[in-house]
Amino acid sequence: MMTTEDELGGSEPLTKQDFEALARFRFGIRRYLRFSEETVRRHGLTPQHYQLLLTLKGFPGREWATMRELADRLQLRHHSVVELVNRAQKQELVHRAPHPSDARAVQVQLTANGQLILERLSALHRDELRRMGAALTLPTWDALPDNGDMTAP
Amino acid sequence: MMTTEDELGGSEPLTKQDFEALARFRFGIRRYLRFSEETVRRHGLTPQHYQLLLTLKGFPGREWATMRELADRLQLRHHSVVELVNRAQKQELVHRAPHPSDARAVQVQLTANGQLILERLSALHRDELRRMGAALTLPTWDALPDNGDMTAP
DNA sequence: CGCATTAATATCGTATCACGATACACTTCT
DNA sequence: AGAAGTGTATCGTGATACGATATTAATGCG
Repeated sequence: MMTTEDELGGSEPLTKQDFEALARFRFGIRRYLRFSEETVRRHGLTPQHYQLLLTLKGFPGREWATMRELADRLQLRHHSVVELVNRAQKQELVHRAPHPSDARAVQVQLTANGQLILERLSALHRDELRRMGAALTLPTWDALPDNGDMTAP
Repeated sequence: MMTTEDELGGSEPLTKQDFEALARFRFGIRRYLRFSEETVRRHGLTPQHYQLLLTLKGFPGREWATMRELADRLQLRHHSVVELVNRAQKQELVHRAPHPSDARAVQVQLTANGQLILERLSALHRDELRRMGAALTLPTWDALPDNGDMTAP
């Protein structure tokens, strides 16, 4: 009865450490996104553009996606994705190709230029992620049992 | 020209898996932030407000912060923090208190109401983080494999 | 085949919000 | 007293996602 392992669903009041962990993680995300923004802007891209390119190149199994798929992975309205793709296309980062099996859909693909820039930027991001490591790992309460100890690290 | 790419750290060209890992991680962040936004808005807060409250409650060692400290942890101009705090104060989420040792500074503190809302929201966030687990763990390249192999796909 | 559904496109206006620029008041420190 | 730091105040700007709405075209189901 001690180990309330069934606390999935959220019930236990959070401890000071919980709040600190939550805040620290969020801070990590902020800093990472901040780094990302500054980096990509230095290369002439907006954060949205970079994430678009990355989503294409990093799509499981292939290297292109439809508008709808992009809307899902970018967490945007498919409608906003069109605008984003238009902007990216103007900069020759991506281009549209007809979808082989569904003529309604389009394949959004990387241009050679987009590919090149993405590779550079992604390497920098990979390095930064390595560097940030601890700051971005989520709190260790994944399977955290009850803990009466309050020694701070 | 300007980008003769041999920036430090980055060296190995990224593999398809690297891109997928990078994209997956970013997707995880997006989804988490999306969840966060919808959740806090359902409770009448903006994402910025929630992060402000969380930063206060989760500040290492105490439960308040100065404008300048907030600017650091929120990655904002101290100037923008004032606006944010003003908005939050109008909703009685935070309040200002004189700083004990430095009369120039202020202590931004949680109100009882802000405290209450934050606790609810944070519990939900903790649960979601548990749930997302894998989707938010960063790629396993933490320890760089000493591998000079460059078998091209 | 006909019709509902889905995908993409197109426009227009709206809202949010961080930011730059600037100025001012007050405090602390040297 | 003067310099530097902290907070406050205001105005305008830029970026961009979104809602609402409409259109076109293709798919697929009954």
